[in-house]
Amino acid sequence: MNKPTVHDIAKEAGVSLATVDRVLNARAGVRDKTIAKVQAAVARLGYVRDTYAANLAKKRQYRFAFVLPEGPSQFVDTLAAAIEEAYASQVADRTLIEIIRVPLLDPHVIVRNLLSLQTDRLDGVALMVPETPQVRDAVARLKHEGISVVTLVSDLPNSQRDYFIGTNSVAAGRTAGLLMGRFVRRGGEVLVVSNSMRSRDSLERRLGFDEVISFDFNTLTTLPSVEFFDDPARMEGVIAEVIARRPDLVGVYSMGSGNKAMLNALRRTGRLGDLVVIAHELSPTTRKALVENEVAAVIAQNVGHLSRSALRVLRNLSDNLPIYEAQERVRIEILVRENLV
Amino acid sequence: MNKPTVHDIAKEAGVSLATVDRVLNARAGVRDKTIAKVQAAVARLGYVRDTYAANLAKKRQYRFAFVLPEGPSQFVDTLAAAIEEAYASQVADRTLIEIIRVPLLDPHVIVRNLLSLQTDRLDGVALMVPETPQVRDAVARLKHEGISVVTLVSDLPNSQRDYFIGTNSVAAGRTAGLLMGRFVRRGGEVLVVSNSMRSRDSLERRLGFDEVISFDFNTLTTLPSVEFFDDPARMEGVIAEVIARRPDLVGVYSMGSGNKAMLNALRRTGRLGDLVVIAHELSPTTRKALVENEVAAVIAQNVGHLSRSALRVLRNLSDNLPIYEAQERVRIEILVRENLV
DNA sequence: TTGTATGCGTTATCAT
DNA sequence: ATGATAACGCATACAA
Repeated sequence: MNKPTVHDIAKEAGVSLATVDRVLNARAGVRDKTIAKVQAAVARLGYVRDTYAANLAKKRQYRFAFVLPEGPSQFVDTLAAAIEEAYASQVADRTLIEIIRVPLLDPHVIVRNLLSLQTDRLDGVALMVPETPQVRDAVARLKHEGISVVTLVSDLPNSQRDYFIGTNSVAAGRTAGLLMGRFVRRGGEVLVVSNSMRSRDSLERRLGFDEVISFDFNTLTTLPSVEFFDDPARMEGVIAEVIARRPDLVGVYSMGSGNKAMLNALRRTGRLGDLVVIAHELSPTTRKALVENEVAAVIAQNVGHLSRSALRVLRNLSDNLPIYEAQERVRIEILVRENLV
Repeated sequence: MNKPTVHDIAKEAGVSLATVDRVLNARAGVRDKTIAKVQAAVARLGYVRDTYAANLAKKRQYRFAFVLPEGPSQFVDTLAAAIEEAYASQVADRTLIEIIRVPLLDPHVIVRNLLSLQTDRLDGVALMVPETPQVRDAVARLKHEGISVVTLVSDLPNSQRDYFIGTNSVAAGRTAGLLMGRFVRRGGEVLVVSNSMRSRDSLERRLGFDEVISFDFNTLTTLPSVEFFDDPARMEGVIAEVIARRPDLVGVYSMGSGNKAMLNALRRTGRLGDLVVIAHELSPTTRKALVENEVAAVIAQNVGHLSRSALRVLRNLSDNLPIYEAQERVRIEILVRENLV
């Protein structure tokens, strides 16, 4: 048999099309008894709405904004490119998107940007911003204005965001720890470098990494995190110093951006070949380093998946539709030289 | 501005709706000059067809069949479940699917099943069957009848299939080889077990595995493949024998199904803890073994992705729409204890 | 060769 | 409180 339509429901319930629509969309002005009749018919026939037909009739347009960090980051650049690509493809039918890059230096600037979003012309936003109380308030404000909010890549756990699309940072750190422990051929020290430990992501990755190293690989010791605050020169200096002073160094865990500078610094010490390097995020830099055996493994999240997921989730949230969790779960990918696509 | 519709094109070109439709769908009976006018208007306004509206008007129904191997295989079972799930979800709007399990023992039975497909009631098929000349002929026949054919998981490279959805087996084998080489802590021998080496997949995985081991890890030696033809007893016997005779054994590469029997056999020898075991495909068995540190890594393909991909590709093929390659590329996933979802 | 009119499943406007 | 009817963007049977 064919899928039942609103017409079938109307006939079955003995009411008009308009009434069926009122009930289906929970509009006011229908007697309880009539509502019950319609709902019974819906249940009996197993009606499910054809979203596309509905969107056609509504001339539905989804309008979303993506708020991403500004500044030099290959990861954010590839993410932005992936969003553009998903948008350009058929995946993004009936949707309009806008990508906004905000400087991260000052939390107030972020909030100002969030609050300047034209909420009357927007159905949803995807946010990739650091966690601060002000940002959480801004999320509350956006939700109050009735727009859907998803966090992308890094979560805002105690905010009112509707959904998080990204990976669990502790698990990502644990994965890095496991690989480091298994790859390294002798006991020794592991250097952990990060652009900044102020972000929740970095802290969580570090936590997971340390958990696994200390619990499962007790011949390894992790050194305190080295931060370099977007300053390649600083990174080079610190790395040169650590290498010189720590003959027992066997591995380097690079927790975030700045892989290019890190690798340059390591190359200059001439010790790169002896060290197990594990980094985050696939970029031209890390890809090349994998191929050339300079980096042993890269922990990544697929930016294509992230973007398509964000679009699907935002659309479903806008329509109050359920989210197909299995499809939206972002996996912690392990990339080595041989499985690069 | 709003997206242009067929009405806009008609107005712009000074023709009727029907003529626009004829041109857009390349139907006969339009003067070259008129065709040109319409195409110019299409180009000028940047028209792109609304597939959903088109499908609505056509009452389009996609009818697909999935042909999968019969017999005990956790992988095929989870794949079938994933197909059912994708089907049940909104992903499969306007589509009807049918899953057919065929016994693999006799190639003729497979072909008989393929040829008995009601091609007049079918828009496409997804095939996961071993490669034989007869199967290739059957694919040609299906194509001749005008239905779309995709291969799933294992390819039929010299057939007329429209698309392959799955991973490169050589690369998967290479990935396993790289992990084996890096995980193993001393030189020695590696056992390779497979249900059967008659399939292209097994051969290719073995090839990739050996390439990497011999080229990059010359302290390791791979032993000849051990086949067990769905016979757990046989597997146990062989494994016990190898373990007894090969004190230098440091790793086991399980290339396909039968992981449960393989692990049982290894457990019984009491040597499981010393060996690096790498297996294929995530199942309750391999998942548990990962968690318990019995298996070091699992090479997998995401069955959810495989099924959704197959559905999307089959739909696009049926509509002569382009395929969004980036989204359909199936990654070779590396799963360890810490990144299991 | 080209145009008109109608319908797909849903929503929305206007009556009743 | 309920119903008739016209859209939405596209396809198609039937006329011209």
